[in-house]
Amino acid sequence: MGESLIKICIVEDNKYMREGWQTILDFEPDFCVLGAYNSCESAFESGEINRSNVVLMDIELSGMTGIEGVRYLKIHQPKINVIMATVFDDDRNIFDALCAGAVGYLTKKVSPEELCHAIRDAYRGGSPMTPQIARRVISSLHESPDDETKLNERELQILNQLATGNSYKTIAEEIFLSVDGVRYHIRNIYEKLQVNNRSEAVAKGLKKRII
Amino acid sequence: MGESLIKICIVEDNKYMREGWQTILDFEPDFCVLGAYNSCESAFESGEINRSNVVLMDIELSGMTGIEGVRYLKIHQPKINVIMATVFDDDRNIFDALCAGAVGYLTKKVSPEELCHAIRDAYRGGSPMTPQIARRVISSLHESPDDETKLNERELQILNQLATGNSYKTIAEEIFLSVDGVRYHIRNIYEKLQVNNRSEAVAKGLKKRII
DNA sequence: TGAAACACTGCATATTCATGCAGTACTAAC
DNA sequence: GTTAGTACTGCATGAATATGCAGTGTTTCA
Repeated sequence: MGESLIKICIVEDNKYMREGWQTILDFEPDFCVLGAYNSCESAFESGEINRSNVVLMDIELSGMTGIEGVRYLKIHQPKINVIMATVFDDDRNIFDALCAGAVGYLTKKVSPEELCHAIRDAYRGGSPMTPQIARRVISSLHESPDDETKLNERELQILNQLATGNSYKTIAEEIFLSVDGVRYHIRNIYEKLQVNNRSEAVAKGLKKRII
Repeated sequence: MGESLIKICIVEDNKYMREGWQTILDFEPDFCVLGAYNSCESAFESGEINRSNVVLMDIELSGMTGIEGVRYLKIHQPKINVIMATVFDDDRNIFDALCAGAVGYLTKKVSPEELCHAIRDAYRGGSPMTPQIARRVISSLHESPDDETKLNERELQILNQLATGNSYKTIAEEIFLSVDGVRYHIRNIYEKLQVNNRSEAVAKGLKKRII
């Protein structure tokens, strides 16, 4: 593993960027650029991409976008480490790309050194990204003590039961309460969560990560 | 901002580790260790912690655990950047800590240089963590093409409507279909998701990240 | 040309849910 | 010692949901 070449493919529609990257990467002794393509379609057609260890993928491509491309690759060649490269660093793009299967996310202003480091990092099982992007990803995990959505123990317990699909009757049996007792708490849950039915409550609970 | 000191607190129950860190950090010209405590309780009592920019928190503490500590801090002093330091690097701990509000996660085998770098990184809005931990976090975001839970466009559309709490009638109006047409798809969704009611379907859809 | 498979529509019925109103028991505060 | 709040129980009713069965029209494959 130590001496093996890292096989790389580049998918980027801007010719100058693409060739610039290729030149930089080819200069590294442990890198081998298998191919550089201007679209996902041409990259997938070539077949070279299937042999690569790391793919550097632009996000804004005509035809199949980079996000669609990474999703496709993730399904067909899950071992390939895709690094997204983009001029955009808005939350939506970052999340869509990472959720679709990218392991890292770089903005295009990275230096050649950072680029090379990121590729090695991705190859070795890391997740290269700028500290700012890392922070955004982490922030998305944080529990939101945002508003006054404070459910107590009993309510959380019941909301969890709601999410499992149990009927009021079953819930009542599970938690040793009357059906009307269950009802009582559910009314309160609905009010606190500002919803008026079961599935909306479950959706909100899951989105707010309180269950 | 450039010349300001980074104010740091350490919460770590192992005396040698705690003093070792303090010595390392005190040696840096841009760091100022406000206090070093052996428990969350003593740290919070002192009040110094409220003035700090970065807190280095052990995860395995007696009394209030590091995770409870970071959750408490996040609520009361949300601007403080907490870095979790631990000998454990299992998924459960990583996630609990990051979800509770930690911005970074280090294992205790970090070098002094890495530690200092991590603190500066956290202070500047980054999220210091080892590449392996970063990858685990990213992997958790990845869509799971795990099993045969393939809902088609229409079904996804309807499942999303279910999650908003709309009634069949409303959904039918929204997507220009008869109520029985909505019913038809919902039956199929239930079968594919192996559930038999609305909220269970919503819960499963959200957990599998397909909506 | 015929059989499936798919995407609906239509209807019937038992179950479950949402919600309003009334009452009890316990605790803490004034 | 009354008042207020919390945690229930109980009941009633209309609305929504789950599910079974019987169609129709279109596309696809043999």
